[in-house]
Amino acid sequence: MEPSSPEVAAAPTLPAESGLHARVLDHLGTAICGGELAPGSVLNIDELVDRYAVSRSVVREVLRVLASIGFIEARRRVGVMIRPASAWNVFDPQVIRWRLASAGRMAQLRSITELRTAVEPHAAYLAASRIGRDEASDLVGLAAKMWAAGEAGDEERFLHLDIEFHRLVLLASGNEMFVRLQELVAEVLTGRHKHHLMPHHPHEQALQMHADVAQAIQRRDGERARQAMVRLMEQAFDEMKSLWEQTGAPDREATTR
Amino acid sequence: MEPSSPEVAAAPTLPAESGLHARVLDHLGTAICGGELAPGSVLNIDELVDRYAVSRSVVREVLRVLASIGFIEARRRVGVMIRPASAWNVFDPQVIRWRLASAGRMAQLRSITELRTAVEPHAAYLAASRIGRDEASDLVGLAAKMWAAGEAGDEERFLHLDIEFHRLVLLASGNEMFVRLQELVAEVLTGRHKHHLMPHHPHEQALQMHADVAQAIQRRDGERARQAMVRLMEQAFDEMKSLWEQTGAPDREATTR
DNA sequence: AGATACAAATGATATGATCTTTGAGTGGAA
DNA sequence: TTCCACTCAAAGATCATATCATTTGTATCT
Repeated sequence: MEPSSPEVAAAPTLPAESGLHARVLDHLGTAICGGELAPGSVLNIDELVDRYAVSRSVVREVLRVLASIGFIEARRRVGVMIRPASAWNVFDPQVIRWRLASAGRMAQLRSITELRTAVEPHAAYLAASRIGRDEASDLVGLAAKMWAAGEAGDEERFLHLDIEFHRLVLLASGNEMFVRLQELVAEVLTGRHKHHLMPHHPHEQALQMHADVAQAIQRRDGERARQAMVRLMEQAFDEMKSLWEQTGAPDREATTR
Repeated sequence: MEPSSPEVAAAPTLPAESGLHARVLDHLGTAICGGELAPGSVLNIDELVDRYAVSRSVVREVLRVLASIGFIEARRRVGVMIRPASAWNVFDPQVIRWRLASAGRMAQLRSITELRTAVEPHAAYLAASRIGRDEASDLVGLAAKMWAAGEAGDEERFLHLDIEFHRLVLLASGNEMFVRLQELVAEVLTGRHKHHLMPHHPHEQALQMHADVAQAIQRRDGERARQAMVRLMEQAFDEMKSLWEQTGAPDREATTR
């Protein structure tokens, strides 16, 4: 069973969001994430009904969803108030997508990368004691394929294998919350790729580290798996550091307290 | 400015959920988390309108929210299908609350504790380089107050100080996503307290470790801060381990793939 | 048997009315 | 003047009903 061929065709973005609800939601979410709707400013329902030329049903449903992710707060006699970024559910995949598409893209990439740095080593550690035999074999196989793709200079394939590798580690951690971070990792890796932050021939070290992680997990050596993953993260972090340094380091993000 | 007196009165749970929307949402969310509505089963809007004796608007808005957190999927000509736990946004605070109130409470506590184990050490590391002078002082002060409360055997106060301590570390990490985990940590600590998992006189070690973390952060020694926090997490993890071992270890949770 | 067309079920959207809450103004009393 | 109680209207919350659009099961036709 090839664990790398069919699954890698994941959904990158859902471009043609059909349905009025999705369209309005996406538009408003983007506007809020992009800062076009500043925190504190107020809207009202009828205004939105006019602006988007949809019914109140649609607008209200959208507002409920936005409220549930902390973007807005509706108050009678006042209207719909935009809430500050500190109130957002920054773990909501939709929010992540919007932020990655907005001006705060770099800040978002940075946050997620730091999160990865924290989580993935522990995930590797846990995976070492929880992974199944077949999964472990797949993992080692993936590392091998990554090596091959790296040698061949096939960036596209390398990216997909990389995503799949980290997905499998998080999955094998047996922690539902870690698993859910897989999509964030995929976004970061893809973003890194799009910004040409990966050397055309991946560092030999990185290839070796992936292999180390896989092997340590298969041998059920959690401590070694963690350390290998730490090294991997350190390298990934360094590679990305140049990104947000060149884009004007947003060292203090939404500390709007 | 006392960082521990006014803030500690956070919202534990919002019991009297006013408004039809909140009531129906809470009821359905609880039912899904509790497994009373099994994955795969289908509802339809009119049925819910009858069951809850509310209007379609209310039901539809609730369903949109549930869909946005991955609980359901609405399909024409079919109805509203309950999705498996693997699709849930397990980072949504509302989901956490529902799960902590359901039969999956232990599994949820376990997941969050593992997440803490991964994140907090790195948060401490980052905090060491990003914390402000005043915050650092507050942190050291908190550790001192924890020591006092531990000595005095004032469990209640100790809990609040503990929550505040970890909140401050996460806040000082400068990572918006880490900050958002603060509420989860608070839930875990409170849960641990409610289940009498904390020794009446907190371990001397734990007190010392909190002090170590605070001091290392203040001295901007990230590596030492991380290591101290790792030890803290290890101890916390051990204390909780007995909990989910006695409750029938749910080692494999929703691996409904 | 297989393709095609029809029809029913169900969510999606639209519309208008009514209820409820709450901010702001208004007036009187201390 | 200052402050409290009262009133009113604005805006969301809820309700009720109707129509549209899509999906899918079924019957019909070849």
